[in-house]
Amino acid sequence: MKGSENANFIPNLSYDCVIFGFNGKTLKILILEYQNTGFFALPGGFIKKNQSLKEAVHQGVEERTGLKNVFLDQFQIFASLERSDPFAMRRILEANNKNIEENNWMMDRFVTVGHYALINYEDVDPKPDHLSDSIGWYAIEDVPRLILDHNDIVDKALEVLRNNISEKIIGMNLLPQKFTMKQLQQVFEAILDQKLRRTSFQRKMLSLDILERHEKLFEGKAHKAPYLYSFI
Amino acid sequence: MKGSENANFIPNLSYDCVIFGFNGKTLKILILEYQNTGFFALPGGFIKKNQSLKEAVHQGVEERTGLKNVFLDQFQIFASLERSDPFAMRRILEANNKNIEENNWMMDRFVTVGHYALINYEDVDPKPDHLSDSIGWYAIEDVPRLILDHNDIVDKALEVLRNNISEKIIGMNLLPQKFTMKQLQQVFEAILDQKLRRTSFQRKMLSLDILERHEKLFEGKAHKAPYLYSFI
DNA sequence: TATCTATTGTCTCACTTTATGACAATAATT
DNA sequence: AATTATTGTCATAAAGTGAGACAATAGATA
Repeated sequence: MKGSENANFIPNLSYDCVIFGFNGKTLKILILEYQNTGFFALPGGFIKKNQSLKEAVHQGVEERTGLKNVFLDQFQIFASLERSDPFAMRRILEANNKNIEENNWMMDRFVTVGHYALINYEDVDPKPDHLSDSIGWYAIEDVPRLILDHNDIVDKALEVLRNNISEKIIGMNLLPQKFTMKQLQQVFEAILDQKLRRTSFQRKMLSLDILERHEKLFEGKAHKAPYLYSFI
Repeated sequence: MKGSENANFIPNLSYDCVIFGFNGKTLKILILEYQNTGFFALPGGFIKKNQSLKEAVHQGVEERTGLKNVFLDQFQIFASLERSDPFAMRRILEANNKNIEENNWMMDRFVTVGHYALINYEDVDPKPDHLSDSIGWYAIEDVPRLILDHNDIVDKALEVLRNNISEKIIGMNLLPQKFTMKQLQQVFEAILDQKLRRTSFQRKMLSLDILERHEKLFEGKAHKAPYLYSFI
């Protein structure tokens, strides 16, 4: 194997993933920190030569979250020349005592495919990968400075999600299987970052014929119990 | 240089472009035919190592159409394993008397970035590239069988364009700089493949505050002359 | 010059959708 | 039994859309 390439992966191509989670109040994303560098980054990875992009991303998400069959949308390619930064990559490798020569290919220019995933915050016990020592949830308004153009990727993911929210709600996994109308509204409000009217929202959702009504949820609160719904 | 790579290009990565044009009646796309093969394909190409994806695609479109600064939207990556077909590529190279060994890298697996462009049909004198002997406009309902997954790319481009039409109209270059309300409606009808009501369409467009009204256009026809508009 | 033709810009009315507020129903607490 | 907070649904107003009507008009016709 030459030092400038890795036989297993498609060279110069990577994926990065903005994993959105929801805790009932705010929208958060998963961010990892590389060991001993102070570098924060999106979870990402490379595509094996005998693997489709979709398989690669699902595998990467599963390794970090344990979740299979997550909703994933491949929303944009980031392919400018300026986005590559061999010095950052070198520092990450050095901090992990990796052989620079052997991993030289990682300091090449990379074109990355931006994805976002929508998952249920509660289902996840995030796991760092072999280069990073921590992975955690950050509210979207508290995302730290990330390496390379990862902040741009987050911004764009959020923009695309906001534009397509009505089309994506069915496939999204931000809520448990059964949820109340209020929870659904809170997801919308968190994503769109604006308050919505309760009555209009409820009428709209019910008119779309995408919800199935189940039993009531008795929360032990001193008020009328809401129905539970699931997507049809 | 090894036979399995080309020093100038990012390996395994290509772009393909669905170039939409409008002739006043139907929506057409540009398709090229490879010499002596009967193979039809979308215009596409590779990305140089010192070039951004955007630059590469703009350059490719300019070479085929002569148009600079065209509206381009990068809408999806096609990265399945099945999409690659070394036999088709080999046949194209052979038919052009290209050295197979030297161009071996072209028969690798490729991940391609699907783009669509919107251009003014009238401005263009399409030019074939060095591997193809003809390039021409095909109405979207008459697109022939294309190589690889290029028919899928066309279908997806059209789907994305239809979904985003209201957001993209301002940037689109399907019309001349100044145009009548009727021409604008015809573009919408061609893209959406459905008739629209004249009065509702006009009212809607005027209410969007995206149009500037100019002088009238006297077409020499025996009826009231329409105003010309441009996007603000 | 007067009339005719085809198309345009705008208005009207009916219908549908959305915004906003009102209100009764109800699960648990007091 | 009265109170509290929230829910599901209705009532009314406001905004948007569909479908047609009609006057205005550039050029053709006579």
